[in-house]
Amino acid sequence: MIAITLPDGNVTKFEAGVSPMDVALSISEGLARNVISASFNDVIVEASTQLTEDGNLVLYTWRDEEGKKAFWHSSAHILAQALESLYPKIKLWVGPAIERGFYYDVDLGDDTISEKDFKAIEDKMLEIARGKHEFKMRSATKAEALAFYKGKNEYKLELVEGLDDGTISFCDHDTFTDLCKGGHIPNTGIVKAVKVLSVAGAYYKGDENNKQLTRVYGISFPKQKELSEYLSLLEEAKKRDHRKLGKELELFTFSKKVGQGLPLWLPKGAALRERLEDFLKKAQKKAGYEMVITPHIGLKELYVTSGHYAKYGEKSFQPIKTPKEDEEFLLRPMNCPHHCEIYKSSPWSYKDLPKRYAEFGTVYRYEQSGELHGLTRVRGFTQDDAHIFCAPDQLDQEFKNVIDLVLYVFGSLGFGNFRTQVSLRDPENPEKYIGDVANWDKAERAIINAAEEKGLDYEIVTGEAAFYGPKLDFIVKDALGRQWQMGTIQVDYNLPERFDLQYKGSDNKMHRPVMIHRAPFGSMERFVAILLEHTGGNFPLWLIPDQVSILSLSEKYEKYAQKVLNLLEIDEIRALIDNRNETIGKKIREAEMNKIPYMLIVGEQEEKDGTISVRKHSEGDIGTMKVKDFTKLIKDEIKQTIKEFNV
RNA sequence: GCCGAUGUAGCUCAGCUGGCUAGAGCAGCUGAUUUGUAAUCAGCAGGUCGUGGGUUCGAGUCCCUCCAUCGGCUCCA
Repeated sequence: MIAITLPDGNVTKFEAGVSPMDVALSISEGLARNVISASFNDVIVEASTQLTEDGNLVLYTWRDEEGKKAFWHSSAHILAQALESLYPKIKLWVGPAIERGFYYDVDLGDDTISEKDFKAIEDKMLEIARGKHEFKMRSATKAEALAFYKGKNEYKLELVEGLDDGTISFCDHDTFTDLCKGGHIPNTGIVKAVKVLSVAGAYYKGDENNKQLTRVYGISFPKQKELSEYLSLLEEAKKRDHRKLGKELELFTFSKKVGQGLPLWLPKGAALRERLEDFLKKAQKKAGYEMVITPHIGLKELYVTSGHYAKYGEKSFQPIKTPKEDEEFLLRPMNCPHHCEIYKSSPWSYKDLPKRYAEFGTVYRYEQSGELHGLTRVRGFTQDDAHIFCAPDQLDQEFKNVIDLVLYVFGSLGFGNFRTQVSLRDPENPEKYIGDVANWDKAERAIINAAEEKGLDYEIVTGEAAFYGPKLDFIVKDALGRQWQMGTIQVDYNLPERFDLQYKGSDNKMHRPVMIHRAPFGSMERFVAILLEHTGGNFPLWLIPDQVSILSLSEKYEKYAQKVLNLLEIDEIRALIDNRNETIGKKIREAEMNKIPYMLIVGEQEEKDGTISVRKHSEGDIGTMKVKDFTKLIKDEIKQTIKEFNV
């Protein structure tokens, strides 16, 4: 944000136009009193309509959230005008700014838009933009608005019906008029670069029972250069796509014959996953968890008891029948019911609590086919699950301990940039949730307390809770600034009730434990996917399955390569030998493409001196050294990224 | 599930408006080469063009069904 003050009695009038100063002043006309100084590095796109207390005018630049919103929302108007002129049968619905760009939902009648039409739309938009048409807001009565859309556009008509008189306004620019709440840039000329990104179907009002409209996505910028930068960011994201990297690095695959959404982990992927599991197991052991193992199916009755069957039974995998009448099994959609039964297998005293059962539990959920996406959304996946059964007065502390564990996991894997979200129930729709209100209140308070005490940067979102309890979700930002929901911690008073879980208190009476569901990774599949995209396949050294590749200069040095390997193995460094009859250049190229962190080249010279020639991935030759010194180098690097988990 | 697009060898991709036995590079196999920091050379082999139907004298190419994938929507215990 930039605040400017006009010099007293010295207001110069400018036409709205190119220079940021001009724009600023044209907006501020009649408003600001003082301009003392102003320096602009960025395109100014919007001014607030009110002065601050000290008489300053607040201007939003392209970099500000407000400014971006105004810029992209205005671009959506330009898009709508362009679409209107290209598709005469069009009926507009709405066109908001989104996090990156904007869209407009339209009913095209029997017309369609495909990729080859994008260019024409972009050209039309730029033509409109170049006209430097002013965005002019005007208020209208409900009657006027209704009259404007009557017989022309039933979507807008319905929208107006729902508005109160006195709150209705239109925005005009050039020949185009749209119902609009406002928030615009001064004129269309500020938009210098546009790109239509995609078209997609979107349900009217987001309801899948309604008609599907066409949503046209676009993005725009005040400078051509920024568009180019954005497009190269998209390219970079494509290169980091976990589906592409997973294939290139031979981590996982899918088979039409096995079934969609059912990932097959290849040896390298399995090795990676195993390392992640070992890492978490170690930390969990320190934190007092006990590993358990339970089957992938359970009697239907189990899920009727848990309440999951009523909620998801019809929409999920259907029961497995057996030769016996009335016996039906379900593929388990979660592990909690099994863990509840483990808890129930023995009576507990308050002295035994908390019980913390952990399991890498594979679950199956019938996601709709269109929702499947690489490893991030699948039909069979493994949760790094655990359930903590504790006394109500232990809840706060347990919850905080779980937060510590999640923070440790994120820290060790390079996810420094994250935020958290507290998801509470929607008080408007109590029927969506099970369990009594008093318990919900307690659970919600416990989460907020813990987040507060741990100093988390959290945001409260109502209506996002699971049907059985509120939760705390960890949302990480990856290297490209994209956000991903990963770890989750959920409080549940409900399942203990349904499974009639108990413990004996110090008062010699039976009490009901509270349950915490938690998964720091979320799921192994999703986590590996996000880690792939975050690191671009360059996993942390401690985690990557093959840390070192020993490249022999020719087959003559096989023995020496083997000797080096043995030395590394003593220090638990994971290495492999490439002794193929290929040139060293080719072996290096392949090791580079496989993103192996260190390459050790051994030939005549090294064998004679008892050394190795070290090459670091994407950095190149870092010199010749003794194996002992290399081992130390690796160990130091690992120590920097991963620390022991301390309770 | 819905809207839209795509589907050619293990991988990445050519194949124009339908027309001779479907091409290339990489990977693979065989041989030569025994290599100094991102691709040594030569030869060979490899595809019912996602599936099933249809139009046509003729379909990788046009139409329909189904399957899968991609971009979204809806959903995400």
